[in-house]
Amino acid sequence: MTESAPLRFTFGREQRLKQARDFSRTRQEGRRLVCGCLIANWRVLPPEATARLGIITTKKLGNAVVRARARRLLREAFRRHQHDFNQPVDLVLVAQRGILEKGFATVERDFMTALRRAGLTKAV
RNA sequence: UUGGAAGGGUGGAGGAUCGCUUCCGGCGCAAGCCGGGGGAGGAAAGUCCGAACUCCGCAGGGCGCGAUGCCGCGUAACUUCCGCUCAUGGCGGGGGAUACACGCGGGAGGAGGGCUGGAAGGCCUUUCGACGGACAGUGCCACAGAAAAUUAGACCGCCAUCAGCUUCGGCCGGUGGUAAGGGUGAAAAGGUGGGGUAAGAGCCCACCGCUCCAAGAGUAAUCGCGGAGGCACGGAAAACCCCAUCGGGUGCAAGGCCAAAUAGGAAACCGAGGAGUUGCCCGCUUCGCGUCCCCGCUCAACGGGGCAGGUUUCGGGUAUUGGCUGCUUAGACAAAUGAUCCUCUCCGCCCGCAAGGGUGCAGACAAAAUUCGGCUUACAGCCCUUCCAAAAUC
RNA sequence: GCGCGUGUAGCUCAAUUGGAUAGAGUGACGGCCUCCGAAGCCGCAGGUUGUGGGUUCAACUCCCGCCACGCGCA
Repeated sequence: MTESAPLRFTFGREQRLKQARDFSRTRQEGRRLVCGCLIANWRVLPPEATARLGIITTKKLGNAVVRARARRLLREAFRRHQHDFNQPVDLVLVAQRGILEKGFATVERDFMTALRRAGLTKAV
């Protein structure tokens, strides 16, 4: 991707955390923040790296349908705002029970609040 | 018409933008980009059954283990043929095979209700229905009760007789007969009525029930006109068990292929036997053995110990073992099928006489993980069928 | 995905071959004791035996279906 091309809001495989060690490293070495319906763990990467996202939905949250919905909402929030980061990070989001009855707008607001408080957003 | 219960069906439609996944075509050295197509369910769920498929095993026999148990019909993936389609393992149709998974129907049987009858019983209806065997054997039936399962059982009672007492009404005791009555119990060893008798008793008779034979009906389970027998056979096998039939184990984390790496630890056993074979035994198959080292003795045999080897168990390992395949016209492996918005209808609630307006995430349950069939459980709203209740009308 | 196992008082466990009031410890509550508390002693309550059916005269126990929880696998 060059600088002149228009911004694209994709979410390919290289943007996902897959290995268990990546999750563990991010949660142990990175920083942590609780905000509304989610818990954010992040670890700063070198500037040339691509940001990656991992989502944890535990069995405490509910059945498979509920967990899948929480996962998709959080992923969509990341996808929409992946270019608002001021530096690349590995980000692990843990869904909390509060997400179940919320719509996308509320989840998105919580996500942005968390990013601002973490100091990861670009100046708008 | 309204409400409730049970069963069955259905489980929104169209579009825009941004994404995910997979296949096909094109472009590109490549990363990738462009165009087109496919992308959750009736239960995908629980993992409760059965089957396909997989690998291991399979001369055979005995013991054991598990499942199933009335009758008839039917059904899958699978296989085969034909047609359609640019093409495919696709779609449509026909034939064949398997299921002691299951579905439908029928029949014994149990329970409730109604009718009839003096009663026993009979008939109708609703519902349940894991439904071989209780003379093959072993055991169980608590408490209560005199007696609880095989010559059943005399507590009260009834009857006879003997002795005693008597206020002549009877009373008490012994012996014997008696299962009609009382009482206990879930159950008391056919029932009701009559005869009979000292009192009673299928002791005898009628009806009912039961057992056996049996015309006839039905594919069959089974029903049974009619006849015979005084009656033999309590319950429970969802106690052990017996009989019949079926079942080898294993489960896609099965299994196969490729590449990389040296991490490959510990314990026990094996010395002529080990391993495999369904849990065990026989037997069988296969690999091996008649000595590699040390000690006890000079050697051998025998005994003890050990190296290599083999087997088993434990441990480590998902933060190094990884990838492909199995695998699919949905086909993942931190696990796709989404987000935002518009329009239309469905339905609920609120406002309104009405037209209409507002509001609610199309609003329930619940998301594939080798495939297929079934069972069970969950389910908003709407539609259909049956039943029940209430109101209104005839 | 596949295969196993367990549910009894608040907690930890019993209950014989099916037999009647489901028992024990601990905890809770009340009382005694003490100036007060602890310990001790006495008393009392607490159970749809996870749940729904079935078999049986009778079910914690036997059988079947659900629910919840836990364990194992390469």
